[in-house]
Amino acid sequence: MESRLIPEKNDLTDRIVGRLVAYRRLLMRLMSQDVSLVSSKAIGDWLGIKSSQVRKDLSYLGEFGKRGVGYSVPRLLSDLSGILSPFSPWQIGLVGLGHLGEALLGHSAFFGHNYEIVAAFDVNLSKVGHYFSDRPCYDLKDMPSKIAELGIGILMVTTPASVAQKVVDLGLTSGKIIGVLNFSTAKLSVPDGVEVVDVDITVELEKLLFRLKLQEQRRLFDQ
Amino acid sequence: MESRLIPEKNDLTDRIVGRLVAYRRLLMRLMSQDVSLVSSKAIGDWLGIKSSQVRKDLSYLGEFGKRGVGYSVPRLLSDLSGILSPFSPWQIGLVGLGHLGEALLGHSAFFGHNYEIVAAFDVNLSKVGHYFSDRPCYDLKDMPSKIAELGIGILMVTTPASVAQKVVDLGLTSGKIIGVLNFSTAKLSVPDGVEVVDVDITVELEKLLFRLKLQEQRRLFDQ
DNA sequence: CCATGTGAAGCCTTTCACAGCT
DNA sequence: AGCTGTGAAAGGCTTCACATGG
Repeated sequence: MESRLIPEKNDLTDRIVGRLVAYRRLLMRLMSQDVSLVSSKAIGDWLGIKSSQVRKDLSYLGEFGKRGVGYSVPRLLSDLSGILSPFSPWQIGLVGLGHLGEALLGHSAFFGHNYEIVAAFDVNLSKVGHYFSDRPCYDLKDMPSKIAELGIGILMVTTPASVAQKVVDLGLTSGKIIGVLNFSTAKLSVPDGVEVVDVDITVELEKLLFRLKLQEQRRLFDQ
Repeated sequence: MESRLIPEKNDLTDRIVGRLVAYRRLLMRLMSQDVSLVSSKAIGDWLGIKSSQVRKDLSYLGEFGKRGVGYSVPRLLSDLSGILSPFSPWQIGLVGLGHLGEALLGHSAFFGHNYEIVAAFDVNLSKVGHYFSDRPCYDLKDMPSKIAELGIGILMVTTPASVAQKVVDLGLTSGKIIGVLNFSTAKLSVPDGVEVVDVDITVELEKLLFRLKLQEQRRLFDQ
């Protein structure tokens, strides 16, 4: 859990970080099963990637393995956590308390880690003032002041696409927002220094459907 | 809407398909605003990518643009739809009616397109027999027979990771499942010929958090 | 003998730059 | 003159293969 500097270069790409998160998740499971040693091959097999990929990824962080032996599970876990954990916990605000918003509030990953959803915002006054999965819902109008009050630095946007830019602009007026996790299909524009990550469920589904269409076509015509 | 063959080669990668879906979404909006002509530059600016990327992507589908002019919105939209739409509609079954499952049932994208969630499955008997966003919830036990009965070919898995593999295995016994959209953090193993796409919300959040950590570090030490 | 760490190779994706059509 | 379509260059990512050390 000790938080340390990110080693050497800033050359840890999004892609690599995504895998590091998966490694950490696996290591936590192995840890709880009292496995103390693991090889890059074993990690790769669990996650469906090549062992060389695992070794390359881990080598960016330093030399954590023992040749001929493998990696110490507790050691590697604590090193990964050090890299991935923030310097101090993040407070997250969720904007748009529809079905998806409620689902994310109920998601166990967003309770009490190094990041936490601390409040929700909505325009629907029947929701304002009530609690959802133990988090208060405030009026969207009060968002800028509540962001400052609660130390929120990140917004999760689960509004319809048509209002996503508007709520983000409102949040940005607080001057405290540095990151946005965007679940809407809108392409957000934000000032330099604010990071946006898009999570587009329907695009993922359509990629799957297209792969299935290709399969079907192959079955019908090729071979 | 006319469904046609995927042109030339199967070299449309997941990545390209993801962008094609975004282009189609933008074109639908332009269409509704009676815009009839669009350039690769305009598309790129809307979506935050380079015009050369847009042209390269579209060139895989054929020569749809007019040099010196741009692309016809209705023409390009219908061509993209032809590529992306399935030969016949897909029926989707949702497994695991927790918060996320309910959110996805409520998601407008999963009503009445070329793909549609037609039923949900859960072990919780207080949900079985009831309707959620107009879709029936059946007992998980009955999943294999309902899959056959309803023509389901795709599963959306929104169960806890600990049971995800089990419910997929159960679904596969029907012999009808060819694709899985996996929202759990479990790594699923499936037979050849079954496609899996993982959607991992917490990994996306952690990628954002890591980018923010790097920024913070840069602010503190560099420059 | 086993598994890591890593330069180099191979593969894939994006961007450039310009010929070609309107 | 404007914008597409596209080889070629540049840039990234993954895999190989082997030297290195336990």
